Amino acid sequence: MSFSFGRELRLCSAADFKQVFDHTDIKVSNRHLLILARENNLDHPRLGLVIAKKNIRFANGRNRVKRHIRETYRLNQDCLGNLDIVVLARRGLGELESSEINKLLTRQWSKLHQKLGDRQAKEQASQQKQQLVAS
RNA sequence: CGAGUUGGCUGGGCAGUCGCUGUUGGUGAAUUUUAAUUCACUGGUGGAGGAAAGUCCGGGCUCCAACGGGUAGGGCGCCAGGUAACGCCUGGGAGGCGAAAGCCUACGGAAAGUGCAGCAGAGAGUAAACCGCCUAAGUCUUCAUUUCGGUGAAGAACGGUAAGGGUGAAAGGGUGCGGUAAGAGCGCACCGCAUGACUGGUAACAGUUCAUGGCACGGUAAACCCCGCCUGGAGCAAGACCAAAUAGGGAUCCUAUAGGUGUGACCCGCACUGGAUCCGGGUAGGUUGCUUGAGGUGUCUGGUGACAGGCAUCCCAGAUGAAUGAUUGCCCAAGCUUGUGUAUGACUUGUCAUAUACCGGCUGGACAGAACCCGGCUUAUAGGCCAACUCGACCU
Repeated sequence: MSFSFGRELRLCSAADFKQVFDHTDIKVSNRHLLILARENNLDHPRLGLVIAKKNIRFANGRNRVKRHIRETYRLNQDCLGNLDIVVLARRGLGELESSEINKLLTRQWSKLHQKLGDRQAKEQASQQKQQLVAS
């Protein structure tokens, strides 16, 4: 169990972001935010944030939202396998109370975890099928 | 104690747990050349603001060959001082507001020129007769009178008049007396105004001062304009460097002292250079700039003050897909509230209203986030604290 949040757990270049946008495997969406994710070749998840000035006007609010996303990500990272994740803020997220944001995010992370589990199960099933066919 | 004015300070605190980031020490590992670099673990120690914001001014710094001259454009505008500089600040003057403390002012020139002014009103810029007042002098008519020259009265036109009414934001000094046909700075006195002297003040400017002038010169310059002063442009995505990749091209056309580029206001000057079009290739990433500075704190000296100088002492964020956080508990400020007590007022004489104290419960932090750095301005801001001053009430 790890709660650290170092540089290797973030998306740090435009190329990484582009990978996620172009080949999205999993999508989790909500009225206030949108999460895109894609499996990577590492043994840990990576997080990137897209908080547009258009959607949250003041720098103060943007910082607040980013901190909450990072914090909840940090606490839930063990559930997230080896995904590259990009979180996009939508309009209205800045108006929510801090506790509401936290609740919302925890829910979204668990949803993402579920979808990842489904996907992996599916893959395993198909692999088994292939093996069966091959044998 | 209440009402107010001005200036300044503060912008929740403590502890635990889990994190982010700068720096520094230790241990281990890897690479190579002593040592350095990178990574991991671990200990210490820093880590948003008064506005970090708006990007409205002024600087530093960097580049544009150097920033040279001129024009245009832009900015500023009472005086003196402060400052690296400013459109900022301080002190003073003038005008306006307030009972006062105090506050506000885009505050040069309208006697160089041009322009502009709705409605109302007769007239709005070398003033103007709508109502009103007057009809003296000169003219005409009628009547009376006559010594036949005139004289008197009434009326009329021509005309005079800015005192009164009316219009308007504004009608070309005000009040009084004289004067007059009625009036009028027409004359005089006082007040105001203008010009010149004198006095005070560095100056803006001021004056129970003197002289002169009957008074001219309406407003508007955040309208053009004139006068004085200031001003080259772009910005840290400035700029410099490292490693790596690609290229050191191809085709067509034009040309010989002009053209182009620098040059992003224009001209001159200067510097560099064959040029134009199309095709192809190509700018991913990292380091630096990057925080020691017109610096902070304390104290002394000079100055009314802004501020300046001396001495001592301190080092106080440097992120870059962008750190400075999350959560739990307690405390403090504040708000709401059940209950209890006290005081005052009202009356339906035990209820209601207001103020205040205590115990408990609940809620619970304003505006807002560095991005090269400073000095200002402007705007946002829950509250809390301090000082000085003004006015009012009460007590001594």
